[in-house]
Amino acid sequence: MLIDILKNEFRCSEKVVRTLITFLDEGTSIPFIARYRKDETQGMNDVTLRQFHDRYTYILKLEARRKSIITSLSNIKNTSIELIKSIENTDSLIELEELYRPYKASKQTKSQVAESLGLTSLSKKLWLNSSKAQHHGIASLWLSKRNINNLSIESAVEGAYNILIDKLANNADLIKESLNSLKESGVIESKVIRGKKEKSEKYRDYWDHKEKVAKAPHHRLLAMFRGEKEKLLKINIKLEKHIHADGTPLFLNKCALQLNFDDTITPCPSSMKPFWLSLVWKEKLLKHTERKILSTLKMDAEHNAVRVFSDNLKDLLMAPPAGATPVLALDPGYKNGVKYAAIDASGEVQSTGIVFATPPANKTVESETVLVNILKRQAIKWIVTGNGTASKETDTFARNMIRKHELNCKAIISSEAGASVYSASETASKEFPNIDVSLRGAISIARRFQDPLSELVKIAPKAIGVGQYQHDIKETTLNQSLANVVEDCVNSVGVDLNLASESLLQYVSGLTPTTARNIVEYRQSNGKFKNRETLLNIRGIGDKAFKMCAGFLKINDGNEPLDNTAVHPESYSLVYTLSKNLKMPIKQIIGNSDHIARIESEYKERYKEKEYYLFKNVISELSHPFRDPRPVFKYATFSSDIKNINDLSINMKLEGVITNITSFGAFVDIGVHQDGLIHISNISNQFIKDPRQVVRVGQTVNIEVIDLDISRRRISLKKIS
DNA sequence: GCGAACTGTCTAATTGGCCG
DNA sequence: CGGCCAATTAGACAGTTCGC
Repeated sequence: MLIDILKNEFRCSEKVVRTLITFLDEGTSIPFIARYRKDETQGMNDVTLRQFHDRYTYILKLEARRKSIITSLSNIKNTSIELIKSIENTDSLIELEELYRPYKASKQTKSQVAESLGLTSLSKKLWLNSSKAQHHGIASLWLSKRNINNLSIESAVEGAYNILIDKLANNADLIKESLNSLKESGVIESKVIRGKKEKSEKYRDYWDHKEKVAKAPHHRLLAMFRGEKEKLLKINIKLEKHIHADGTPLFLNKCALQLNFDDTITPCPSSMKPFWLSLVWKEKLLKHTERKILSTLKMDAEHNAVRVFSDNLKDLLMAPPAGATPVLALDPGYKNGVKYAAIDASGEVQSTGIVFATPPANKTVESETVLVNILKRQAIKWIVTGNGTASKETDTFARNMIRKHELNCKAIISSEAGASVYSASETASKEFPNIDVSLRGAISIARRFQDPLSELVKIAPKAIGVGQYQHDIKETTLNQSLANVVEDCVNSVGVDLNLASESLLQYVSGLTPTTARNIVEYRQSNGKFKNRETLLNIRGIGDKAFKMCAGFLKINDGNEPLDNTAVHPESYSLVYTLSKNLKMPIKQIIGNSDHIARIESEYKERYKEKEYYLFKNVISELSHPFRDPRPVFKYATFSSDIKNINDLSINMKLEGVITNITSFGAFVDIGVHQDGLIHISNISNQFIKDPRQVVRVGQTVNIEVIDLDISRRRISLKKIS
């Protein structure tokens, strides 16, 4: 069952599913499976593996819940076969809870109350009767034969109806048809809750909003759901077309109406069909279906939001590193001055301080004296300015300084998202206990330029703030998926065991915050690692953790050349054998495409099937030992004449950097303080569903200004190729 | 190689806050 | 004022590593 579902959804063999389940149960890390067990997974990548893992845990949870619900239902009398069937057939946890809800509550449902009054037999009579007009009389007769106190004819009829409605509402046919029609032609409607207009100004767009369910985009749905959660909006799903005058949908007519009393299935008289349909639709079906659709929509929208956030984070983490070059970073400010930090090629802080290069002080000359001195002394080639307040003025100052003093430097603006969060964090105060909080931000900007990944891992992923509607998503879900993104990024890039910070190490497959700290402590007291084997001396790292982490940790100048490749120690013996047979030292093989091509052609035949995959894998790791999947560093230049939105004009062509991507478009830093928006319709000549198909955060793009709304500070852009 | 200890994760219970 | 929901925390358990 479980295996079949996974097999079909992931289009792989049963064997692969079983292997993956074993791996996951054993706690084998996803980066490890993705890289070193390709042979057993038919080459699934980390993203697919994560999806597999999520799906697997979801199904496990679902089955466990299903089992426990069925067990507790078996203790309750009068549970219909229909109900049990629906419970057995559902594939969603939410639906499971919906079905179970009436039986979970200590108080009884209307139908249960009616049943306990013995109204089941009356309900059967009413069901078989062919005229509504007779219901009253039948109930009256039924009551007179029994001695039930305090029960009026009306309540008896109502009770009997409730029993029937309850049974009908579990009819799989009806549920399916209602779901389909509401999904296809339903209209989602949001209205402001009476008296909440003042409080819900930000939801003005949704005070009286209507659109087709099938076409409602995620971001609007999330906004509506947020409004609903804040009790400012009311959301409904309605059918506006293909309905009878009383609101009952036409399509329901084609459903068979039959009920199971005892062991026989009894259809109702055809003359009564419209009546029962209308009743069950209004009383239960509509609400039930509506709730179900809303919850699926919400879940989808949330998934999408998490995905958007994760994708943006991934782009930011995988942004091209400028590499080992000295940098001067400027963290711009007006009143409090511009904080600067100079770091050397290895990221060590050389000097920090504050200059008042911007208004109101405008101490340009003094500032230049300080900075030029630093730039020349350390032969710095890059001046990086954070993109916060006063960034444009600071950047202009830097450009003027470069021109005036004829420095061999380039000035650029880069994202400082998360830098302030970092500077106040515990990590930062541990790293720079003697440096003022405001100066740590500048250091972070500088280091991020050298290596975005290493610096950004020090900040909690959600603090980087690159998602839309991140507040609508459950925090744990978001944190989990963001941690997964960071883990995948860190492991795909690989980590230098002798240089990596504690923050970076903790994301390495198999390592934990504790083991990461122990590694750093070991390094401090014992010096650099000479080989991967030494990792086993670390407290907390045994065979298992070693297997998980070893391949992702590189050692640059150790005593085992293979430790500087992504070849896993478990395959070292294979490489030793090859090297011995070919009489070629390992050092010569690594990165030498001629030698590797020779090995490949000579040994291809000898390694078959499983071994062949392993062999291929080893060969590919050997051929590019320092593989860094990140793109090569490139930079955008902002024109120094354009400082703010008033300097822009329509049709102006500029260069910019993508700062954020949403489902409706991409935001671009074009050097004025306000980011511009390329609407999704202006990103590409062709129709695209998602801006990410074309652009990435951090990417340099050429754009044209197509519209300006100065009062609302909105800049509309078009991407030109 | 085995038991102890430690780490991490999962679950359950309690508490606090908010809404009706 | 009471009840419910959500979040947090503590405790238990499982798995891994360490020490003998």
